Formats: sequence, structure tokens, C-alpha cells
Amino acid sequence: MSSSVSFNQLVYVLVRQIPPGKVLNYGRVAQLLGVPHGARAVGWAMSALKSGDQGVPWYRVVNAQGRVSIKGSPAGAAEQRARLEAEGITFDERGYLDMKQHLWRPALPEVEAIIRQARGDLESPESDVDTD
DNA sequence: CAATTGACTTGAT
DNA sequence: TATCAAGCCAATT
Repeated sequence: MSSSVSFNQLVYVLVRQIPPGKVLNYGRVAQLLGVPHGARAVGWAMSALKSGDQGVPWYRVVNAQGRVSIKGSPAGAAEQRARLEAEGITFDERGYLDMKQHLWRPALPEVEAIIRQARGDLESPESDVDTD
């Protein structure tokens, strides 16, 4: 019991909430999870994703500059850009997308609730949610 | 438990 | 605008 949910799992839960046509940067994800300076950790979590985790729209996470930052895999970066373009996002000649236009701005209370719920669900699937 | 790594970010040059 | 260095975090070894 009490197996605390890994930071990575929370990252996946949040990334799953990003709607099509919208994106989030690593730092933002970390901030929404309560770790303002955990951008690198988020990137680490994304790199840990495997082809089987198709439920996680990893391609909707870009760097703060509005550019894809997959390293060691030019093909991966190309795929990410292709998937985003397929959702209507456009890139300029330098390979940047418009963050002002595509950055996802969720209602913080809602996101916090989802994270809180994720922690609870993954920690104790059977714990009865409440009652009041 | 210490060292290493990496899909990051920001500020300075 | 492009490059460099330092700061910060979690998972791995």
C-alpha cells in the first residue's frame, strides 16, 4: 500500500488532458504538478515513454521556445511536428510554433483536482472516495 | 546513499 | 538571433 505515485505517472496523467491543437511546454507541466523547476524531470518522464504508451499525447509537449526538442532522434522530432501539424498547428521557417496561440491554458482548480484524483486513484484504487 | 543522465529553462555574451 | 553556462528535478545505476 501506500505506494506513492511516481512523478512520471502524474506527468502522463496531465499530458493526457492536453486537448488536440494545443500544446504545453515542459516547464509548464512541471509547474502545474507543483514543481516549478522540474522541467527536466518532465522531459525525463517523456523519454521514459514507450511506443506502447499511445494513450499519452507526448507530441503535445514542446519546449518553452515553441519548438520540438527531441534529442537523438531526428525522426522522432519530425514525427512530433507531423502529428502537431495534423492537428492544425503550423510552424514557421525556423521550426517554431506560435505558443501565444497554441499554449493550453487550463483552469488551475480543475487541473489540481485531476492531479489530486490521480494520486488517489493510482495510490488506492479501491479507497472509497468519500462520502460525506 | 552518491554519481550520472537528460525530449528543460533562463539569463548573459 | 545564436551559443554558453549554471540551476533544478526525478529516475537509474
